[in-house]
Amino acid sequence: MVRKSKGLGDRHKKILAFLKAYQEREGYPPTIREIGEETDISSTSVVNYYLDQLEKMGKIERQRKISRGVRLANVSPLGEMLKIPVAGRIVAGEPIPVPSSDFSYFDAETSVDIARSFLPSDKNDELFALEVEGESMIDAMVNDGDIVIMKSTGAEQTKNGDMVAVWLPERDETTLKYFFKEKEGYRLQPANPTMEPIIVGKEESLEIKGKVVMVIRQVQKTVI
Amino acid sequence: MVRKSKGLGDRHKKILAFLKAYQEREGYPPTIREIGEETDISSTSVVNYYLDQLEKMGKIERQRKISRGVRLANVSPLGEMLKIPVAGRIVAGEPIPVPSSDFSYFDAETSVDIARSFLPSDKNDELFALEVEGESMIDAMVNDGDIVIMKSTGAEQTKNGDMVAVWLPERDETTLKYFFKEKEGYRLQPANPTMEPIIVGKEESLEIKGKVVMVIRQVQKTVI
DNA sequence: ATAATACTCGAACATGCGTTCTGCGTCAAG
DNA sequence: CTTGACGCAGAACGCATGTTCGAGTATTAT
Repeated sequence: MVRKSKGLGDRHKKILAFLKAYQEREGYPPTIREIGEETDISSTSVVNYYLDQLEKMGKIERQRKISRGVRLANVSPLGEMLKIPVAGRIVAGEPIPVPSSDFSYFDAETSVDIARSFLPSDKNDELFALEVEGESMIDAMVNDGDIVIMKSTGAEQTKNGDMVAVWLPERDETTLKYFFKEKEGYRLQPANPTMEPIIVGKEESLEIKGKVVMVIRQVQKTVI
Repeated sequence: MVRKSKGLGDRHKKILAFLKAYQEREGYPPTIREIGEETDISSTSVVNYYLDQLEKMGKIERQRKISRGVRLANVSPLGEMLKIPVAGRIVAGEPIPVPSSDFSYFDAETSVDIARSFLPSDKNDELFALEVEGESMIDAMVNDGDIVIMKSTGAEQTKNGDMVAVWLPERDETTLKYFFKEKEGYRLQPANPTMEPIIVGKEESLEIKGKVVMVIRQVQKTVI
């Protein structure tokens, strides 16, 4: 018996480690007895004792009375993964598909998993993904097959310098550009500095469908 | 009663969806009774009945006799997230950092989380990540700040058409290019078709540090 | 020395929860 | 019509699993 009542004891650490390992291995949390077995604690009450402490320390969360109702606290309750619905494809000559009004439900097949650690912690609903079709957005450093994660937003919330997806009805054109509001309308600046910006006059309509927050490219055996 | 014994029925789908949602929300699987409640099945035996079917179909895996012993079959039991060590930065004028010999251990702070669903299911060790510094790799559609996920590999396993990170000692140059072995040496082709390839002669040394499998760009308020 | 606190154990208890059995209605094939 | 497979309900059963209690042993403070 060395330590007393300060910080994490040896058993605390062992329990935490086991909780994590078990969850990852089995897909669900262990029972109190399983924890005891693994950490050489022969009594379920002792395990319960430590579990209580860990809960007080904020290390874990417990659902009382229900079996296997333990989970690590730091992993967000919704899982570390965020499922983002893929609304469709983004093509140069077609309007941008926007997710259906029912934003919360979507099929598992048409979604991508993104680690929460990548995304700003605030509103993570409003996100949707598009698959890029064609090479028309190379100037935005986005290629055919890339997946762009977008945050649903209108023209009002868009700030200068944001990269946005815009639909120009009068030109039948969809494009990804840096957005700048100017006196005489809007300037849509390609990411590639050597290319000329698109100037959209005040009278021309322009629909901002979303702000690009992330681009993902899977490089498979891309034979040129 | 419409359907008979073919494919996924309405209840199968509902159960599957609930399993997934519950697991993501609570961090552990539901009980049979909870499933029944959610899917409007009033008897636990019926839920069990469907669970058995789903198991036969290979949609779920069950651990008999233990509570909450159900999990989706497709989600990898080792966790859906893969932690990939960030070995360092990749700069045009410097050699590529390679992960230390101890490939398996690394700090949490210097790693990125990638959903397994993005990566080829086979060998997922050997992966490491680099942060791109500078704009020298724009021709590879990779910009300053991007994160490239690489698979550690040598020249032997590299196939034509792979995008690789190479270090050219004689030129003090690091670059990302599509790789082609040719009679007279190697051709390193930029992703941008308008740019000229680099030809590396047989006598010149060339070190392939890895194959690019994924590129991730987080678009924050990038003010041009 | 005595008391208080932290830690441990084992066992009993109460319920959570998977399993199994009986029975009922529907529908298609013989 | 009978038979059997299928979908369903409800209840009983029994093991799995969280909770609680009484008690014992250190370690530290008074």
